[in-house]
Amino acid sequence: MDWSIQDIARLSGTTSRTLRHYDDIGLLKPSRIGGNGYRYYDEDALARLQRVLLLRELGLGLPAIADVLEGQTRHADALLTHLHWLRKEQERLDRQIGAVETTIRKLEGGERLMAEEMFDGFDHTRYKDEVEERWGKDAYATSDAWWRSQTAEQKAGWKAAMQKLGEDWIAAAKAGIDPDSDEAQALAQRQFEWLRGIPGTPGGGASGPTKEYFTGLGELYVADPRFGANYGGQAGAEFVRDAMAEYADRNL
Amino acid sequence: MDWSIQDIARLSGTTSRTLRHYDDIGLLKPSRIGGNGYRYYDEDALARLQRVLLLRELGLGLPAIADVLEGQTRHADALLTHLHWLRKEQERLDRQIGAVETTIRKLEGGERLMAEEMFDGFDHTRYKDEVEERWGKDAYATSDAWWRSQTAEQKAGWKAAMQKLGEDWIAAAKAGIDPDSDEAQALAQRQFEWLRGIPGTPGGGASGPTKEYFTGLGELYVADPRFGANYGGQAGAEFVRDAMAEYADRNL
DNA sequence: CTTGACATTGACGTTGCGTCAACCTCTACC
DNA sequence: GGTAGAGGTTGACGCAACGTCAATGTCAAG
Repeated sequence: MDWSIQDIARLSGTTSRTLRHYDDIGLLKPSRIGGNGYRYYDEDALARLQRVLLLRELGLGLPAIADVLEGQTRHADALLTHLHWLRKEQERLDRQIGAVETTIRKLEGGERLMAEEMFDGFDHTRYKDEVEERWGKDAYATSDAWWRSQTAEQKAGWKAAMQKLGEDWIAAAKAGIDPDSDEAQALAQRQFEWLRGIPGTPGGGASGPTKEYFTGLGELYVADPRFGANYGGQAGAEFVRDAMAEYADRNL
Repeated sequence: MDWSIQDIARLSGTTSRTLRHYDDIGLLKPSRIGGNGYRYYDEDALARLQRVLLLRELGLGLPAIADVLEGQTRHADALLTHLHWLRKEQERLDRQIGAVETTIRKLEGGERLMAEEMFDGFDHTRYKDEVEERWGKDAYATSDAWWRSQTAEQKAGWKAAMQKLGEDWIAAAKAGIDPDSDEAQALAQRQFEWLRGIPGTPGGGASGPTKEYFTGLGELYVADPRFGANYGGQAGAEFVRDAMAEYADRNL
């Protein structure tokens, strides 16, 4: 007693294309192949298909299903592994939903997209979490509010200053000069002044950055490759860190 | 002032491959192409890339991002649509996680996979929800318990009876006989007896199915294509339904 | 001139089938 | 025996968003 491919498809609620696919990848072979090339399936094949479909509904991939059916993996193990997957996916979705909701609220409030407040190709809002973690939520909120209060012209000015400073850092790093040298220390001085221009942060305000903040920022450049990218790679970031540390030692 | 593809990749935290892909699909064109074929990007391109990456982090697809950037869709609209997507995905994951957890518990409890309790290539547990919705949770639970208590031999017997009955129904439907005819009514009688053999359901037990249950089952065959598939397609299911309704009218 | 870093254009692989396309085969009816 | 019509077969492309070779040209530095 056997059935054609369509019979099986209808019985199981799937399609003949799927069955031919399972045949192609060796997941479910027909029990018999007619002289005309037709595929025929018996009860055993049907039973196997049922198990495949059940595991598929649970979200397992076809290779994982094959492993289970071949007895190379126990059902419970495969499902536990899969469960971790699902939970991680769910967390990711949670976070993404939160981010999308926040963005929508901002748009509705008339705020411009954070991305437009780009800072020399370097969106300072991208590092919101790190900034908050290191310097507190107030620091980020104040800094963000200040930044948004600036005119486009002012922003352009900051941007240009930051960019020029970055280029000079990179040039200095490539030139292989010493972090203790006058040139490097002059750059650190400019970095210090630049930071002082941003009020509301631990580094902003008339008194300028504290020693701790300034050296910490240098460490950050090295620790985070995204920051380091702005300073000519790892070696460049290390050069910047050393120069900043030396400056802090001498002057703060 | 422009940058090479690697510069941009590092600044934005993505890869050159991605940038070339965005060029290929027209999402982000370089601002300039050198005589050597090299891609160069300026500040405007960088700004556009920032927006692309932000929307991508929120999970939007590249075509959707393109629509937003071309001004064909408002940010808020695109994000709201996307939010629905995300919520639906989350619900799906919730259900799947529940199903996987349940299955694992059953496996740990030593119960066999429901799929193995196959019913003529027709897993009666697949329709748990529908059954519960129509006939109550007790009905499903009792029926399920009864079914699991049967020996493999008994199950095979039921299976064969069900299969034979199904084949005869299909043959009758194809033969184009009348639902009121004696042959059709004899089949309905067999269906009635077969149902009576399953205690604990609204249709099982000495007294047999009620009129309501019996006609309702016929409707179910037509309404749900998965049931209908067992009876030779839509037309076949309608024939079965009519014959069952006539039987119920006459005898219940 | 050589070397190494960086650039280019293909083109395949990934996941699970849907969807043609071109071409047999079986069953039923006239 | 001819002709539909339903159903079967084997390719092969398409999808999402790039990762990953492969083969080859280009640029800056020693």
